[in-house]
Amino acid sequence: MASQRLNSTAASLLGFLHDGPRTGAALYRTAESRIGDFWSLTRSQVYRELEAMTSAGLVRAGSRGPRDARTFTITAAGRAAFRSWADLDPEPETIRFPLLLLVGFGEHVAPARLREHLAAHRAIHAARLAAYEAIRDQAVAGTGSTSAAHVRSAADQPSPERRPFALATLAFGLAYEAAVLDWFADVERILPPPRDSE
Amino acid sequence: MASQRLNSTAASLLGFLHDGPRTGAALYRTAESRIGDFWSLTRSQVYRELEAMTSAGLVRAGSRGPRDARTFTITAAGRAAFRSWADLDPEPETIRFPLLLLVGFGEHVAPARLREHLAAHRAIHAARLAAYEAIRDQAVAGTGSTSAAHVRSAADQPSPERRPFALATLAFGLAYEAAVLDWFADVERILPPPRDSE
DNA sequence: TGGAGCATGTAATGAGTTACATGATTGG
DNA sequence: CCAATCATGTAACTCATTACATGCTCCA
Repeated sequence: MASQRLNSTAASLLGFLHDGPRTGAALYRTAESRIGDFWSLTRSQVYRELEAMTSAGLVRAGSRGPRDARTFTITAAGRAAFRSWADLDPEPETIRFPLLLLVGFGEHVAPARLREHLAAHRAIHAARLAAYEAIRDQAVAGTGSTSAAHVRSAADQPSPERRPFALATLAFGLAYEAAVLDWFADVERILPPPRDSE
Repeated sequence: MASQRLNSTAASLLGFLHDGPRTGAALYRTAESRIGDFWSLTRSQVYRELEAMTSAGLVRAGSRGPRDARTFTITAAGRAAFRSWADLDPEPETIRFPLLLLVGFGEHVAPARLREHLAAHRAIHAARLAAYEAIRDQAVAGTGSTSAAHVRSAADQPSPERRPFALATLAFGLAYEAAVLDWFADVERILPPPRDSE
């Protein structure tokens, strides 16, 4: 009955519940800020997984509070389930990049429009890179709590215990965004240059 | 009735159908080889979308052949739908990277196991980078049809018309895999080194 | 004190995956 | 011509997103 392989979303919720009981909404907020950059999820998923894990005995639900809110607490079975999830080989990553589709079908797309799309997305990625750099710079500067725009709030600062792992995931964001920006430069070189009349 | 925003999977099928009528299985094969690296899909999705697009008048289904196979042909409405999809701002990409979850929850994962997972995935990405490099090298060498392992079959060579776009998407794969490999090196530096007893 | 805005949770729909059924092909 | 294998399509299920309902909170 116990273990059919936990999905990664559920496992993540269990991961957060190691830090103490939380309500669904709180878990959603935490997930967004701590893993949202490489694991998308929605509020509905959180509640669905909590419900399922309650039935499975991995978490225990408290009684209803203010807005029908319940706090969920991880059980011993929940900790065990998390551990066996962490022991399995992680699935390969999936990337779904609509802009690349557009480039791949470039022959059927108006060249000017394609360039507009590319420019817009380059700007987005430049901003994300800058945001990650700001977080990194703040992290290396110590706990100087000057909270700039796009920088995670002080409440989300990793504990000393967690810091190297948070830095490691941040490093991925930095490497990824830098690579994407390089790619935009590649594309400029590869694609046929605009013809005069456009 | 006509246009509620086409999803990207459906749009891609329309994209392929620009090259002529195709059967569901053929579309699936083409999709895997031409966009599979940045847009995952399954056979079931292909058939579902074709069914829906038939109802919507974007494609026309031929009569049943050999194994109940039907060929689908793009209609004028289908071309129009593809064009308006291509005109909309593409959605931001989504990445779901289970290995990063594991790193993010590193505090709760056995250090030795975490390193094993990292090593296994580094090998996968090294292989993917090598495969992309092989494709690139073959592409720049002209149509020399020495088909090595991991290299796309000659049937999938882009037409001259399509070549710059195929190179641009390939460039993404190269940039991405290189960045991931860099990141593995970062992680080595960031994470606490193994303690003697492990 | 009442109502505008927001936080929390739920329901309905859409997309994606896995597992299966059925019909061709091919080699002995 | 039969059996093993593979290609094609479908059905059942899981996961993900969007749109909604309801109830707090806080300020005019």
